[in-house]
Amino acid sequence: MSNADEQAGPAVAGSLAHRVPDLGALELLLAVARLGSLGGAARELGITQPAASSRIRSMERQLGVALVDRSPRGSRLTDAGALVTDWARRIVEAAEAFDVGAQALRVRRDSRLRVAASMTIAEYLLPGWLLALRAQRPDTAVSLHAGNSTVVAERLLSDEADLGFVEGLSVPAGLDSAVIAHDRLIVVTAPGHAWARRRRSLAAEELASTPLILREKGSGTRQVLDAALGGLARPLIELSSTTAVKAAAVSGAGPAVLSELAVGEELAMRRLVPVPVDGVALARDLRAVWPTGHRPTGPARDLLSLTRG
Amino acid sequence: MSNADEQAGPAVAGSLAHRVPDLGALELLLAVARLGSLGGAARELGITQPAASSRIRSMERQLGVALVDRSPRGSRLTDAGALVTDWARRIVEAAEAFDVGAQALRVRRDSRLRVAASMTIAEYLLPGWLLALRAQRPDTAVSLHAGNSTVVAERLLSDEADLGFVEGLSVPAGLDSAVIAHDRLIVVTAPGHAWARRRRSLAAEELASTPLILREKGSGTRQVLDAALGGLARPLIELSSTTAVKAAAVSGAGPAVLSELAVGEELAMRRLVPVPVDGVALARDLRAVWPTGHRPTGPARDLLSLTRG
DNA sequence: CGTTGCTCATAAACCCAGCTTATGCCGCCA
DNA sequence: TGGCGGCATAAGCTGGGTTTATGAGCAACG
Repeated sequence: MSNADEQAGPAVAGSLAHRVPDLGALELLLAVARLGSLGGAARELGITQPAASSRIRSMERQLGVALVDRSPRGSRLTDAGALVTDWARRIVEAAEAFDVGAQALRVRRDSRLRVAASMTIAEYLLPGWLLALRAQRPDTAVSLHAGNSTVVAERLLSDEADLGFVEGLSVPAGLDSAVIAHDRLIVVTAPGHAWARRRRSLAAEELASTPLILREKGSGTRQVLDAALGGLARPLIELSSTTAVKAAAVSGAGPAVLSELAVGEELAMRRLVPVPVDGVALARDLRAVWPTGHRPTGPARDLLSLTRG
Repeated sequence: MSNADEQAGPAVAGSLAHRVPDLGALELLLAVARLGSLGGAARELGITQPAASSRIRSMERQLGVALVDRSPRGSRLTDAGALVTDWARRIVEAAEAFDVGAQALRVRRDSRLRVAASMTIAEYLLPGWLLALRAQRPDTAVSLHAGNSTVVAERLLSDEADLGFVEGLSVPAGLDSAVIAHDRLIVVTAPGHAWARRRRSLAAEELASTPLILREKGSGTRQVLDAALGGLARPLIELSSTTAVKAAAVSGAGPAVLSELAVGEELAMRRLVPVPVDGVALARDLRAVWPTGHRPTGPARDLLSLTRG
């Protein structure tokens, strides 16, 4: 990934943080866009009008682009400002997901809903669910513990969690479950790789005989792949996080096998390209789980209902 | 949108910026994750080791979660730290898109590639393309001008742009084009709306007879919808940006019609739900355009090749 | 078994970005 | 013609993040 970073590195000196306004400034910009007034935005964020004025101005200086048209009776975005605001909104939304996730990680004993989830689900799906939950039940304090299926089962059975999410092939003993979504493993490579230009689907044997960038044995992803190939997957390297696998794949180290969930962004940005595969069962269910008989109620039920569809 | 924001508002006092570490801290965390060392990460970012140490520590204090396990021979992420790092990566990636877009907006006469694009494309697709372009041709300085089809055509024909992108139904006169992607308008509502629970597809007449949240007449989106319905679309309100339409829809003002591109995130987060529609031609092509005969070469060709697929 | 080299932590001094308070100008409307 | 809402400017303060300087833990090696 070091490679990838240097390769995609700054065309201009200074890190991202020096070229991108901070979250406070971006929130302010969104508020200005929404309210049509610097002062109004300032009030909403609990700062004074001169603070807002100066902050927007310094953001314009930093970006080298005029963002708002100021007039004695309000402020409107310029065309460039509208574009910048939309890009800013992406950052703020990612920050909201970060925020709601981080709050759930903080261990608090007053949590009304204790969730245990597998890594992939916690990483990619849970923040969205938690945002939705907060939108309709603002007072539900949620705590989150991430671990593999075994850990999730333990926490549920010892009443340390109210609701769990797992992505394995089977449901741990003692738990009831409901399928909430489907996931699929896909083979990906960097755009430069030979497989990236393939049109014909890859056969199972070909996949099994090629060294791949993989998660370590025992991870949910690896289990599914090994099962699908009959335990034959050949590792090029084994890494202990989805992230590390992605980074290696992006840097061109070789083909990797990853959850569809994990690579959405990379595919959209063309940092990775999918390789079609044939005759390999790479689909898997994502399930909500709870102790047998203890059908979720209250906050757990609320969250569960958000994960459907 | 004010509604939506308040409703989804902070469960804790202070704005996002107070609860989410700033970009510099997140970049630092990613570097620590990648390099396995605070000092190493510090060196990479051009700061000193104590600065990195203190910054990570204050991030941990802010989040109330231990992120890295420090040992005399390096630092590794904790489980929670791995999760936080993944969420952080999302923010940083959004910031990279922001950065590359903002740089392109800055008017510079030394740009080697001048792009003109419709709003929707500039908002949702171009940053990804520009990142990919920068990854493989780091020295290409790009400038971007956003406007509707007419503006794009003007800039190309007056040699103020080298390559254009439009989303209309027809190609402006004097331009050659290539279809680079397909888009589809979809009907969306807030999750609370009656249509959100519909299973049966909506018929064209039903859509035409219901007041909708729409872009203003003349926008690409509106043109496609009007054409598909035979000019019959009934506005509930008309707004001048995709963003405003989304905001209104999210806040529950009514059903909206928007590009698939524009609502991906909202659908994933369940802030909006799609309404199935039948017998209405809401698909449209996204095209790259250039002056007739002047087939793109050099940087323009590089960019064009990235947009395929 | 000390030396060297990597790691991280702590302390003190500094600097600047962003905040507030105070004030002024401009345009609209009663 | 006041009054009100909007934005800009100026001066002073504060705190977070930075640097430099130093110390301490663990590992490998002669």
